[in-house]
Amino acid sequence: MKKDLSTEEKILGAAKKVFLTKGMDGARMQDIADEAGINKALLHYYFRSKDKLFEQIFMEVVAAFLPRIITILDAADTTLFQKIELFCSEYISQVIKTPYVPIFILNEINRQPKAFLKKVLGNNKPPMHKLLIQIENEIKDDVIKPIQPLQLLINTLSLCIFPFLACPMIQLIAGIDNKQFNDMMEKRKKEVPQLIINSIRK
Amino acid sequence: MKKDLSTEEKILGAAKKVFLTKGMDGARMQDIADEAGINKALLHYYFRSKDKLFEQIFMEVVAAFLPRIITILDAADTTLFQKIELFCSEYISQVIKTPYVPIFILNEINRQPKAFLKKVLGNNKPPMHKLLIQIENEIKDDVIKPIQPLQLLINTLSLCIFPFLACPMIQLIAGIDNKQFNDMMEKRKKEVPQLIINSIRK
DNA sequence: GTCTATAGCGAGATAGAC
DNA sequence: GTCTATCTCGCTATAGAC
Repeated sequence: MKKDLSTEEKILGAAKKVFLTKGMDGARMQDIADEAGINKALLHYYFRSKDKLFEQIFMEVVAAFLPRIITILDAADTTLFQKIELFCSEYISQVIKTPYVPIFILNEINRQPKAFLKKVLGNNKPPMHKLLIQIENEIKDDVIKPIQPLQLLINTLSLCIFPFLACPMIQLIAGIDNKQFNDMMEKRKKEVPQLIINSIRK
Repeated sequence: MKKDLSTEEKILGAAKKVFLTKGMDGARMQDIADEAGINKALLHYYFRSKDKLFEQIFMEVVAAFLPRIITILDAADTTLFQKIELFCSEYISQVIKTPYVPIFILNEINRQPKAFLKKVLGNNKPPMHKLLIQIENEIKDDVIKPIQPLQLLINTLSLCIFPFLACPMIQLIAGIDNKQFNDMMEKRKKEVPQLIINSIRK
């Protein structure tokens, strides 16, 4: 498998898989080497240390994830309702493909809140600021019912993200398998925006 | 601090604090010994191994948490609307006091889905089964709008649990501190049931 | 019961042959 | 670049004095 990939690519692929499922603390360099079909020494040859390797994987994962979301939510030319629909649909599609990403990022934020801040944001301002302003404006303009902008944002994120975080628990409670779970999430692409929009529509 | 507690109690308190914040993999026995104000050897004297100590803490945490929730949701003599209101209020109150519990339990489920099953459920049937039946019945009886029972359950859990999981992220986005976060969650005790109930009320 | 000292082992990291 | 062998260190766990 993956015999046509370069060693570096094999390592990155293996490291991503192991770090995503086991986290920084739970992952072993040996696990990654086994997954890549090479030995531990090569990992250090390419990436010097476990920390550096993790850092690279983490930045890759975040870079492939957050921008798409922030772009949707901070866009200047879409209405609030459009944003909610777009976000739910895009986010759920994305995470069905890479289900471990949310809990991976969440745990890293909890492990190192300040380091996370620096790594991900750099010198940029906190994300989603524009969105919160837009919500305030749409309330002022009587487009939607009054609601704390932050509460609306949290509701939307909750309904999209939490099911993936709790996936094993949900499968347990409902007695369903992975495919059935994904089918259910597909339905939520429509149902979540409906629920949210109905709650704020005038 | 805690000088009047028995050594065993000091260890359990320290272990709970360390395991909750760092997880099984991230916690060091030395961290726990320091937190308890004793040395590592005593930990093994009282609890034999790290695994055994973790197991005990985990079962304590789960035992203090799940039963309250399952009792509310599986009760025979309350209406669906009452259950939703009760659950949101109780759950949020509880977690404001012990904010690390949700992510702790979530990670443990992910680490060992099958072991978790055995540990927590034993020979009992999956929880919340009665609740799902009740939802089906209230739909048949035209009390609420048609909805997949599982989706309704997930919506409720999402809106209550996710904000705590994402607490550091939310504080970051909104630029608020811990107290402001808790105040916001207090408001959600009323707002979440309203949102949910409005979405299913005939 | 509580401590110090240390055994034993696993994991990250390096040396050096090929 | 890739491997085997090994070093080193930190962590769990134990031995043994008090």
